[in-house]
Amino acid sequence: MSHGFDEDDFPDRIPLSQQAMAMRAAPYLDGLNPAQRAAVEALDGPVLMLAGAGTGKTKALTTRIAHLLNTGTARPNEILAVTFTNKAAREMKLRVAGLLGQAIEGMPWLGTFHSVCVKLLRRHAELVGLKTNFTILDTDDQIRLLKQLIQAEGIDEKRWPARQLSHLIDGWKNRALTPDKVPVADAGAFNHRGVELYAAYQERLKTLNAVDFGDLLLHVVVIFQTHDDVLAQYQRWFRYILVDEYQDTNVAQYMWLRLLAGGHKNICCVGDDDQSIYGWRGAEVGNILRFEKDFPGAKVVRLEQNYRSTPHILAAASGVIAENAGRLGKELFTDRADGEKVRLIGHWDGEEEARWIGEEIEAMQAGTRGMRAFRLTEIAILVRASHQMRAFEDRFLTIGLPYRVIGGPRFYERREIRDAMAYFRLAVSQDDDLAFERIVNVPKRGLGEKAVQNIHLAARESGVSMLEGARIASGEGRVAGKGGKALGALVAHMDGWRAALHEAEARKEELRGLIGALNDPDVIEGNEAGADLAQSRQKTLEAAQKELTALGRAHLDLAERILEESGYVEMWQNDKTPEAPGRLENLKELIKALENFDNIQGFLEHVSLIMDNESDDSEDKVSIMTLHAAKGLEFPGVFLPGWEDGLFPSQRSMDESGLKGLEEERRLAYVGLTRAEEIAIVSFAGNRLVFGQWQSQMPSRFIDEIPPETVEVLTAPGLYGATQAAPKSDLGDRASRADVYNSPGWKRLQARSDQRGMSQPREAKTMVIDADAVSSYVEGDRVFHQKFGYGLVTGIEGDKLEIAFDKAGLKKVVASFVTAAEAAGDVPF
DNA sequence: CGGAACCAGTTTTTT
DNA sequence: ACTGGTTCCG
Repeated sequence: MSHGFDEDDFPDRIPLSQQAMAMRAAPYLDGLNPAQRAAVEALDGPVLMLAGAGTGKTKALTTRIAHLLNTGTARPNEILAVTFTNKAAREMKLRVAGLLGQAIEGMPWLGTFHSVCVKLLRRHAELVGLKTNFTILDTDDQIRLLKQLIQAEGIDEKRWPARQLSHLIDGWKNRALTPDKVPVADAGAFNHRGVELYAAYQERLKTLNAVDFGDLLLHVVVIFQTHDDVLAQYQRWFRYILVDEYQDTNVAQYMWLRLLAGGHKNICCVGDDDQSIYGWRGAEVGNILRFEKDFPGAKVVRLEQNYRSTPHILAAASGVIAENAGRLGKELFTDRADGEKVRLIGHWDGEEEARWIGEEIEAMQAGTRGMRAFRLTEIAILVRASHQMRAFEDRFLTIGLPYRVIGGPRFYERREIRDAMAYFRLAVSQDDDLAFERIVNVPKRGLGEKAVQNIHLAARESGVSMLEGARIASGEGRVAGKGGKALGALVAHMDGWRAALHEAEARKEELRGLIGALNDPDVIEGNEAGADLAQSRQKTLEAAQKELTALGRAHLDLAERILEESGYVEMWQNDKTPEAPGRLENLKELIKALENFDNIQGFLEHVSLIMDNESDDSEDKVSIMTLHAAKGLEFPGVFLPGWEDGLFPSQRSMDESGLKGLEEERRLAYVGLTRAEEIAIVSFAGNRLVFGQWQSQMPSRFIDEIPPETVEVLTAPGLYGATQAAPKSDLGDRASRADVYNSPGWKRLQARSDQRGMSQPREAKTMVIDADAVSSYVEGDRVFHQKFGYGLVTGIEGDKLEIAFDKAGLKKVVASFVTAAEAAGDVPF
């Protein structure tokens, strides 16, 4: 079984020859500005690249790698380049290859912090008491485990939830604190049991031969700290280190980097202190602020020329971020000519805001907003918190505006995917007790708490895994009635799956051996017996290869078989909730994802670290995402709704982290504004439904911080006496834009926006009925909607249907967004 | 054991 | 408002 590392990644060092050092032509340097070029060419020693938003950071970073390789300064496997996301790593790989005009073979050490750590940890697992095939638990497993521990300690779960403990432990791990290193100041945490539980948790993980995400870094740091020889080896191997998004590193990552760079100090950190927005999950802006102290003599390069945004947008963002103290300081500038100012508009409530943005997008799409026509993919709505997305989704579904939510619940975190994965995990390694516990009663097999306890007991008595315990308990009739029978069946199925798995693998191995032998020239050559024999060999070879290819799909069949035989698919087929069809769809997708791997083992190995769900961006859709998810992206048109004190800046951040929290929120505002290339539209609502309660909102303090001369204040249609909905193609509404921003009353207007009615009354909305659109539905049809679930058509207006949804109530929805219920429910597997 | 009723927590997120 | 979890009852 592959454990994800390859000894070729750690070659012995051969001294570079003089010839290799000779500089080759470097055309890639020509496209750089002086700052970027300086950052690229300073190959040796510590370098801090302070790269403002849109200043060509990735370009500089990837060119630097290309330059290291092209000049022969380093070979691919001598460069350690770490990112935070798989996406960033992927892009870097691609772009380096593009620069060099060839696929770089190798770069085995370009990856996320976590993926690099997995590789290192697999290689040295025994140094921290693990086996090389340890499993990686995700947050769900982690919480499950902690819950068990809390229960075992007899602590009231209600008052001391496992989730809270997991955050506490994650926090310690982020700070590279093993249980014995937790400071006394934290001793009182979690009812004075926190440290003790942390220690118990780490013990339990060791027993399970498992690690959580935090451990990946922590263990490696511990190994480096306690084994000088191991550290020295990697210090020699990784001759050049590059770090992306350095402002997001936590203490553990910081220590990890410092340890590795300790010898040669050839470390290049790229980041932007103004875009540090992950403090709440342990990122330390201090790391980047302190760089020059940590690495005396460091070369600091500032990338300040912005290639993304118009001057107004840039000035607005700069004005806001200037309010923060303790910055390293950058002055972004651009060559671009004047473009649109940042637009600002207030609305009555969140729903109205969503409605206005919907109309505005349609107008932008049509090119009737005094600007060019935009494609929907060029437009993004960036929100502070994901719950804000719903208003937009609801609205866009109603008007039939295609949209895509970026981020959302990640594929591999969905229940059905995790359940399926647990079945796979158990089939692959029978001693995965966590997986067993997850699926033992999913689907319902009549195996409740009592039964699981009995199984646990049986396993304990014999010192075997839960699955073996289940075999014993079932064999001895220790689980009563229906459940006992079902348990026996489960164990039998599991045996069958495992046998199939091993059989396929063994056969593959055999075939590979056969093919290898047949291809071996020593065996074939020099055989006087003639062409006949050679021909028969050729035939055998072809047959073997054909079978091997066929076996390449064996694991797909097996995965499908597991989900079928376990009754898991059936469970969702019988499920009447609106999510069920989607879940079946996801299961099919999971099987499809297996195609990219040779076997289930390989799939499980990689999947635990890959959490991004790639959605195809081929269709023309508006993007909706959080500000956090937007970091690193750019769009010609950006809507920034919900700029209200309490929501943005978020009350929670300010309560929990005070001024630090506020400054992080401000950086978030900076990130949001700097995503925009041509137009940024900031909006706020006077009233908002928060946790089911209407709240009166004050415009965000950040609005006051945008320099007035960069802003154009829009007045929502309907204000100042207008009662008709704004004609979409009418430039006349520009006339109602008032330069009230400078007036003394502006702030008061903001404060009273809730009383004044900042936008049209909702009754004034116009219903556009498209007579040409003929719906294929009739009243009484049962339909399915991706978001609202099943419902009954109760009315038809043009291309819109009025539908009484079982769960979501009465809604008007564009017909193309629903499918006939029979079709949707009938998801073949 | 499974469904109904009740209750609490929830805003940012990658691996 | 909504979801997920727990508890109570048949």
